[in-house]
Amino acid sequence: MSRNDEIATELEAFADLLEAKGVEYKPRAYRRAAENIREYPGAIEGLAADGTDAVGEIDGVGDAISAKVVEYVETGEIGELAELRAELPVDMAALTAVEGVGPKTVGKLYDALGITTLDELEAAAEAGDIQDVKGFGAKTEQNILDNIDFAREAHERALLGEARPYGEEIRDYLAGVDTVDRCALGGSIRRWKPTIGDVDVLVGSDDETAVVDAFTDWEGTDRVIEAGETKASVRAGGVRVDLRVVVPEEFGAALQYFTGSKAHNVAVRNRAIERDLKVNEYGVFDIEGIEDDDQRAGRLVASETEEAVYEALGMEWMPPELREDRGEVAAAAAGELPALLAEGDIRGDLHTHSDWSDGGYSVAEMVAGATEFGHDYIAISDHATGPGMVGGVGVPDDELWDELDEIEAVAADAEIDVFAGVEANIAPDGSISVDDDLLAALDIVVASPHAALDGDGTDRLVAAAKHPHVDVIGHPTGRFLNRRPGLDVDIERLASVAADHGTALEVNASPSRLDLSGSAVKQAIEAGATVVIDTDAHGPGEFEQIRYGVHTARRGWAEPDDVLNTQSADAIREFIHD
DNA sequence: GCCGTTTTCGGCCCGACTGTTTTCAGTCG
Repeated sequence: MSRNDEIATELEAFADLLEAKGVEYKPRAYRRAAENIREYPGAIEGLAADGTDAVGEIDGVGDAISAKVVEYVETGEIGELAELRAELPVDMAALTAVEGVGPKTVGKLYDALGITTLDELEAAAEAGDIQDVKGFGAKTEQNILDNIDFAREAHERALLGEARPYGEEIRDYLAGVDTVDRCALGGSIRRWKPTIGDVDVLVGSDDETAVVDAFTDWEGTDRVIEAGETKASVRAGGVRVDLRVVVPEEFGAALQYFTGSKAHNVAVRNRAIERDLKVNEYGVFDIEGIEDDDQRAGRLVASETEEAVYEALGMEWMPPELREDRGEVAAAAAGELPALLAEGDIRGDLHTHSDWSDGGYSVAEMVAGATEFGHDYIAISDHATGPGMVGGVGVPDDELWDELDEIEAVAADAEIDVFAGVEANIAPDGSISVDDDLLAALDIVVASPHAALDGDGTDRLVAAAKHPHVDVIGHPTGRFLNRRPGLDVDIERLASVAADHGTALEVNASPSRLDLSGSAVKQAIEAGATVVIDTDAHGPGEFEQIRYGVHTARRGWAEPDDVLNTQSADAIREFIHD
């Protein structure tokens, strides 16, 4: 857990405990602050050192929360949180992991039965004690028993690269059902978030019940969590899948609502309120002078398409990747949305591996694969020796000279441009452990961190970006999704140095990395840096993963001109020539 | 606790589903 994650988790614990006590509004404020701190690309610790004003620059963080963040960084504890924990000494995260159990339920069960852990919860349910508590009954008790084992397994979020193909399978099944008119993935999959909590599917149909039935009857369904008239949730293959069915005329409004993010929808609805409009999953309604609080009350302004919904609010339609409440609502209202990069804009891959290091295919096979994929050029950039290269993966300098000869020989016969490269390692002190003569002889040098991947890495990466032979900083933070958070990096400072020295910052498209992240890409571009989207492919089958990098860059508002490998091979040559 | 293109005070997104309730609270997204 990175330090930012750690602070965010503390604030979320604060929110849960306040909610358990029945406090209103504050929990939402703490959660919003926690989310923005978790997404913040730099090190909060650094801001905390500059005082509460610096921390308060983060959206949703005011005087009270910034003081608590500083207190936590300085003392390792938030006093008020410790008091709340003493009042309600429960394993909140474990207990609320049980489907249907939230903070208020945890609070009630602690007051009535003294339950603090999952084991105690299970024992109380088995003994039949829970149904005797006011507000609880036999069904609630049984649901807890049914869900407790699932909660015990630590469920990490699925990687986009795994969940997306799986979601498409479910979508295709539903699209084949007779009564289904329109069908789409929603939620975080549609926004291309790096990790996915659940799969959201939206269907437009005039026969809602038939669609819900088809969904719960799907062969992949392991257990039905709930099934109503218009929505249902199932557990399938360890993932939660949520279905929502609407009439075709309301598909656009539902898709907008169902795509999120939650923060984006809140911003959109607030904009609606300012205009005496109401937005929900059924449409945009003009409610001026209307007292009726029915969901479809008022004059219907838009509902059939997303474009119409946004237009009704005076906004341009925007790609789902932008819907994270990072300024897209104001930009759409001003007609100043970015013209985002598209998958088809990518013309080559500048970070790939062959069997000279840990790839599974020869240089010639990688070049042939890139040609078949449709690229105009490819760089072969095998691992050099150095920090993090264990088990003989890294290629020593004298062998890299031999590989250079082979790449040039393959290039001579290739239909596409082939660049001879290397992926060098950035040591903790920022140095590059490959001989300068070799670096100078190669076309392109990707330099990446592979060891000592914790703490603040800004100085280390800045030093590498200044190196005269380094062209690309590969997977800058070194994060591995669900496994390690990687380096904390002041992206603005790194990007500014990179821009000055003609060094590109990579968006590594590997589904387990997606590094830089979308929010970091946004900061990097705003600071003037060029980004490059690479697959880090270890075989020709991985070239298609470039799409995950493209959509990650789109999450960072990247336009074609911001991205090095939307350009021609000649333009690449010019960029890396120095 | 946060925030402001009416506000430095008075609001705070909206709805489905479930279970336990005779009208609502909690959870979830």
